[in-house]
Amino acid sequence: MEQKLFKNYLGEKRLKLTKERLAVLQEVFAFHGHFAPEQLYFRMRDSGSKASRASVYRTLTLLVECGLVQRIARSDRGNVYEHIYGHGHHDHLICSLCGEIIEFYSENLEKIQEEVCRRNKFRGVSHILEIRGICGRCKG
Amino acid sequence: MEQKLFKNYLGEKRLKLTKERLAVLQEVFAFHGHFAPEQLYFRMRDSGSKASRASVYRTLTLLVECGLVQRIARSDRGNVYEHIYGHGHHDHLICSLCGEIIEFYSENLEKIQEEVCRRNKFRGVSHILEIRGICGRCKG
DNA sequence: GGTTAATTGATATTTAATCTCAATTTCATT
DNA sequence: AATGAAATTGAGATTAAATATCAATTAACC
Repeated sequence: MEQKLFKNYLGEKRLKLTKERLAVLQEVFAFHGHFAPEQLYFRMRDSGSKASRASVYRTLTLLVECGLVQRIARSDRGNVYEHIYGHGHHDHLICSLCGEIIEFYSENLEKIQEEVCRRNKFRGVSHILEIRGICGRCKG
Repeated sequence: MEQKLFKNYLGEKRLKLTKERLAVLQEVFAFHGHFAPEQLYFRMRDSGSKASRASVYRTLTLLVECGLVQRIARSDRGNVYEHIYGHGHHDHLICSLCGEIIEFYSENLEKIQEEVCRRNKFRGVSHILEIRGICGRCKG
């Protein structure tokens, strides 16, 4: 299903569905969780599917463009992504102590953002909301 | 006033108020707007005050820790900061086409975030909300 | 003023991400 | 199935932000 969407997107843009792009897509959707591009690259090497580092980065950009993948944060150690398709949109609480990432979704939050955009004559496309603080476990 | 706060913070942590730290602080508050660490470094060189690149970065970290400065985004070209003291908290709309950054503040948004934290037994400390899209001017 | 621990700065290093370009592959068209 | 144009790949070079190193310096406390 993701493949179909990806293929459509590539078709519209007259881009090609290569083995490498397919391999990246599959690995991205085989794994459920947050990941960095480098992690993805090494996981692919381990699992035998082949795509160069350059292709991994390039394909990730495409997957974000077509809405299958989301960049959810920029940590000190690079970008963090997650796949979207099949999961609802959500935002993140990030614990500054243990690094845990908690997902949440708030309809109200989304509505207010739309309102903000409207007031500023802005066409919102995507957003990143990360709330940093201390998680319940670390608070003790 | 910022100086007083900064001095207090350093005192508490048994850190020293050096010429360099002071110079960074002053430059940060002399300029109203968003800036990258590199910009700050070069602006300081131009204006004659001296601090090494390393000190600029190190001092920025301190200023964020003590709440005088906020990291508001991580662009592809590095982090973006702004000073806080004297300005209310706010979030940002970022135009993907021209790069313009529009500030906004929504009380409701803040309240909902508090609610989200409460529900997740999370103690929120700070947050970054950047809404990306197309600004009114670029929409045409 | 002396002592101690923190700080500085020039430079090297790290690391993510992008760029280069010849060789290869896809895909629409025969 | 063969062809050809245009897109894509990949190994390695490159870029750029940010951090680490460490001897020399400096602030803060007595």
